[in-house]
Amino acid sequence: MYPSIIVTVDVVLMTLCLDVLCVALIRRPNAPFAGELALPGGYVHAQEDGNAEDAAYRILREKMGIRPPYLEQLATFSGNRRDPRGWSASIAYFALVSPTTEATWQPVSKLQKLAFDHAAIIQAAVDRLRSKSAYSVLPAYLLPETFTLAELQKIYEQVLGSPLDKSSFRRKIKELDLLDQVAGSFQVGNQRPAQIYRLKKMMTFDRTLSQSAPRKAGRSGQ
Amino acid sequence: MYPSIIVTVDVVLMTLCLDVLCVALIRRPNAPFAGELALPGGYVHAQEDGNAEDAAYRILREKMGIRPPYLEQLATFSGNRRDPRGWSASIAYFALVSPTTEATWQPVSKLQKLAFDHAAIIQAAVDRLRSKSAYSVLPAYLLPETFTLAELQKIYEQVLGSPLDKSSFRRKIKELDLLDQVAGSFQVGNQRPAQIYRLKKMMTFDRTLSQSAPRKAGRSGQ
DNA sequence: CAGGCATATTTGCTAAATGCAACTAACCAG
DNA sequence: CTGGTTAGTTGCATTTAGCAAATATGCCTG
Repeated sequence: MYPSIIVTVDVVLMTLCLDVLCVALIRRPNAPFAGELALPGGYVHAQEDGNAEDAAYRILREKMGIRPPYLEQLATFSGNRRDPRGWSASIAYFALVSPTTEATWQPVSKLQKLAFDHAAIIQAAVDRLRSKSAYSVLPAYLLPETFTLAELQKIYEQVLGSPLDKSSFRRKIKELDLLDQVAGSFQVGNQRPAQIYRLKKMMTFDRTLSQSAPRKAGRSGQ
Repeated sequence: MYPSIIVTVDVVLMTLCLDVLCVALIRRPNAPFAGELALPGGYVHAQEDGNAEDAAYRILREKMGIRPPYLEQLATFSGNRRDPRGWSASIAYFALVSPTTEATWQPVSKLQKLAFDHAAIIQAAVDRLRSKSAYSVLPAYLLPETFTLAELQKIYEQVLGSPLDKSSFRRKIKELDLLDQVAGSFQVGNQRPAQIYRLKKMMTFDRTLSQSAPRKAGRSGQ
């Protein structure tokens, strides 16, 4: 009835490798852009995915073997130029994971040519991460589940790109009150042990960006 | 090749009516949800729209007869539940216009039942407007092209939902440096005239949320 | 076991930003 | 000229952020 539009979901999966912000990329096996690096992504499976977020989780599971502790919708990139097959829309998500995850990581600072407009999508994700870092504990998702305040500060400095004052940082983090102390300490080497923290459990009150029915075989027609 | 997905663009067009934040709604002539109120929206026209933003502007032109001074992508709402016809994705935008625009306006505070998940989309737009108002001059787009600082402050209070201090507000606005004075004054009644301001001209450096070719008849295949 | 070294964590002070209230300015009505 | 009303500014108290030094706590060495 209407000209077909290609709808995909792409995920900017970020972590830290050696203190550098990196993004997971996959070499495309098929056309278009066969052989080039691209974000993990795929078509929406209308039968399988209740909504786009489900699709993002499925794609990360299938292509990366993980379920990230943080995932949010970034934006939708659309147009008649980004995919040679025609008019397309990519619902882009960005996800943060701890550095342990196995994957092909590339530093976000020096990216070669990427398929589609994926370089622009990554740039938008980095911008979003940076701006949200100014008033949230998002960067904590880039660390292992437990961490010290010194480690956390280092990540913030890495993400924000500028050094932070130690006492101000700790004041701010503590007044945000989003971390829990963990009984037990941790020593990096031959010095005073540092208190260990973890993110507080909290509900991610997503104001329903998507509405999905419990996944079932049959749907109400089309 | 892949199950068809319904792709639409919906716009939350907001303004102020008698100092109250309102949204433009249209009564749907056709199924689904015939006769119910809904956001202005429509299908993407792959031949006509270079990208989703183009579609949003086209829809506002066709259905509202306007071109808003401010438009930004909000989020994409998707899933198998929001449209009875099947799996759908709505790329939602939000736009701000001055109060002179003719339309069917409804206060955002008391909305009756709306079609699809449009109530949730409006809620997300209001939240976004509120949060951006804390550090930008977005609310100025809700006013006529020229305005006084007192009028602007009133709008901010309306949008943010709390009263603001006069001197702090003026300090903040002036240091943001996004307004230009307009030579000439304006008196509301029998009191001291107020200085008139307008938004500075500035480029909206959209980091390419969409890539579109110059609109032409033929495209590069499908 | 004392002293040195390295990092963690706190404390004290200064400077900047914000909030509050009073004050002055400009206009109109009478 | 006086009073009323809104515009716009100024002065200070309070809060917040930035910076530097001091203190705390471990390990290591001798």
